[in-house]
Amino acid sequence: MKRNSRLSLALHSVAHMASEPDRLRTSAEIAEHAQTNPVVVRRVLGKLRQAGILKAEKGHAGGWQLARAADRISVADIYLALDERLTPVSEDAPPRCSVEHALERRVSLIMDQAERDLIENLKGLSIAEARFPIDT
Amino acid sequence: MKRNSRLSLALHSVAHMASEPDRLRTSAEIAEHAQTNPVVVRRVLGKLRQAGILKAEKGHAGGWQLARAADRISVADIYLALDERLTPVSEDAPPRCSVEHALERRVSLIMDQAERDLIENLKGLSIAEARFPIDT
DNA sequence: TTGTCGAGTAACTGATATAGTTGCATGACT
DNA sequence: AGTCATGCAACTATATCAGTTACTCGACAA
Repeated sequence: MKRNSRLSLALHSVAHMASEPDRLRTSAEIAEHAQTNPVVVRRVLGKLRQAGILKAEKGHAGGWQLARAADRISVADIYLALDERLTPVSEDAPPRCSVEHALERRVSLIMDQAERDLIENLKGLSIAEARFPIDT
Repeated sequence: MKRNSRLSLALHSVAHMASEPDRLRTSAEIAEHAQTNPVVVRRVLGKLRQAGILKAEKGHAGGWQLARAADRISVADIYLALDERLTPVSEDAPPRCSVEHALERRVSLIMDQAERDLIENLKGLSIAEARFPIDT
């Protein structure tokens, strides 16, 4: 796999679930399809479960499933559930140098705003819509 | 240091140079101020030199300096010079799975647009302006 | 009630990225 | 010639992350 593979794996898995919402999928199935490992799948999808996006059933006929309708799950939900920020988290280090502090503060504000804008855009894309071929 | 420290180091160094454009600074000075290593400084500032943002003079009274006026250097110039993309570079992997491909393509388009918007915003912030206290 | 199956999770391994470090060549100035 | 600074290659240390192994817990079925 590569960097940002968690988002890819999450999107891929959820997109498939959206196409057949009633079907339960095991982490082994998903892992085989995504060419990765069942434990990796459970780690990533576990985040989505904690966020209330997916349900997981243990036991004999267990597996993974969407926790709500596909058109009520946005890509932003998934992005946020993984908790991977693009911009570096602001440190609470003491501002040793005022020159450094002033500039970095400004740049951080711009980057934070960019990420908020990104999330707003991702909110407008549900995983139900996203299954259709590209139209832009 | 931490992740994204290269951008921090670059911004910090350039901000100081902008406050005294005629003064040459050695990588040892800069490293001491930034609490890092001279070689690390030369690696990062070397990218800015290649991008035409900084000049480096070897020898006795050598050191680093802005290559042009501070108000003609934007944070976007520095950001781009470091060549560190937020969004993962699109792989030319064969689209094994159409479901995966459709969704990831859409998300990639949104993310790429977000980064372009970010760069546009950073273009509007010169390192000369950025030295002043925060006003937003 | 026992066996099977699947999620949940901890612990480890291997690969990769990056900061830090050492050492040396090159170039400029005294 | 000597000194000082950049340029750069090579190495080390560390952190992150995917992959893997090995379990526990819970649900269902024979």
